[in-house]
Amino acid sequence: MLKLGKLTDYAIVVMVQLAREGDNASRSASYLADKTGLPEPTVAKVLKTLSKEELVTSVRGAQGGYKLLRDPAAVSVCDIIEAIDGPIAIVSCIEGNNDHCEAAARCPTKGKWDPVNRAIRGALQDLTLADMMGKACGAANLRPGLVQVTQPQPEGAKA
Amino acid sequence: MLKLGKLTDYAIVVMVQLAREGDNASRSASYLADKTGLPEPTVAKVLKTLSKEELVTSVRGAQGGYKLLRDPAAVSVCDIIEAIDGPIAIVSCIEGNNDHCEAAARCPTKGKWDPVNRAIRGALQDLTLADMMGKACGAANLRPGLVQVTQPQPEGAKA
DNA sequence: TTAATCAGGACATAATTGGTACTTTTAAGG
DNA sequence: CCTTAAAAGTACCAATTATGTCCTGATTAA
Repeated sequence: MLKLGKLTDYAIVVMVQLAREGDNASRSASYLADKTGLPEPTVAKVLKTLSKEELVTSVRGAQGGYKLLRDPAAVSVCDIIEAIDGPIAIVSCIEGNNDHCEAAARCPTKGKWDPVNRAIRGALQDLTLADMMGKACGAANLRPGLVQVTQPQPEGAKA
Repeated sequence: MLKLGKLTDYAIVVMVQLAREGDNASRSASYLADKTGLPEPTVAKVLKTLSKEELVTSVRGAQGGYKLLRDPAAVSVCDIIEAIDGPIAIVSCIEGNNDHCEAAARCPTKGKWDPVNRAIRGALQDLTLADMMGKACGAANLRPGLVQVTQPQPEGAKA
């Protein structure tokens, strides 16, 4: 239903958590997993992608971890989505991509989608990580919006 | 990705075709399949859904078929997408839907998505079937945007 | 040197979607 | 009437894709 994947949602939650940490010290994947209540391997996977896309930096070795590369106000939700989910385009034939569409020349909807795609990207670009942080929400432990946490891990995770 | 399913793309193509027929006579699913180059069973399926969602009417029996229920200018792409794909919401927790999210009370992104969803819907609502018909595009035979068609049929569909 | 931690990729599984087929109902035409 | 065209409804299988896990190697602090 025109919705983004879970991993993308996770990525946003993880980024928010990272932003909340405030300082620019490295946080390990397992720490973030614990803090967010998300499964560790998944968080690790997401972080790997985010670092590849240069939204976070990684520090290897003991005491290493991840930290934000940019200011939360300078990271748009669009950036995060595109990092995980790939480019935003509700149909396959987009501006840069018209080549592979054999019917492009006669396509009745050709070019009609571009403004829509742009509008969507625009809306997503206007929303920054800082916006998503929700200063108003002081809760210590974060929960993803999408996931229904049933959390089968026996841990004394945060709280 | 964040893209809509093939069926949704098909639905739009079929609707465009229906709009192009001009008169308000019924067209059978197989006619429309032929005209668009899409597989018949799929077109039939899509039309069934569209009629259930009251975007087209159906006439049963011999000589029956489907026709548009509203003027092309009064049908938004949003309507079609929502008919096939369900409600537009890039994350599961949306305004009306917050109940099922157990973590809603502490969700750090709660309420932050609504403006985005609205922006997306808005963009999609602004685009009507009439816009998609592409008066500018005088090509006689239509091709779906997504599908790679391999089948050239000669017909004088008007423009 | 050892332990922590990221990197990268392979893989199994699950979920969703897409496509097909079959049966029933309805209406037109002979 | 009876036959035929066409939609409605339902159920099902297949294919693709997304998700989540694991393993092995590289890197660095203590």
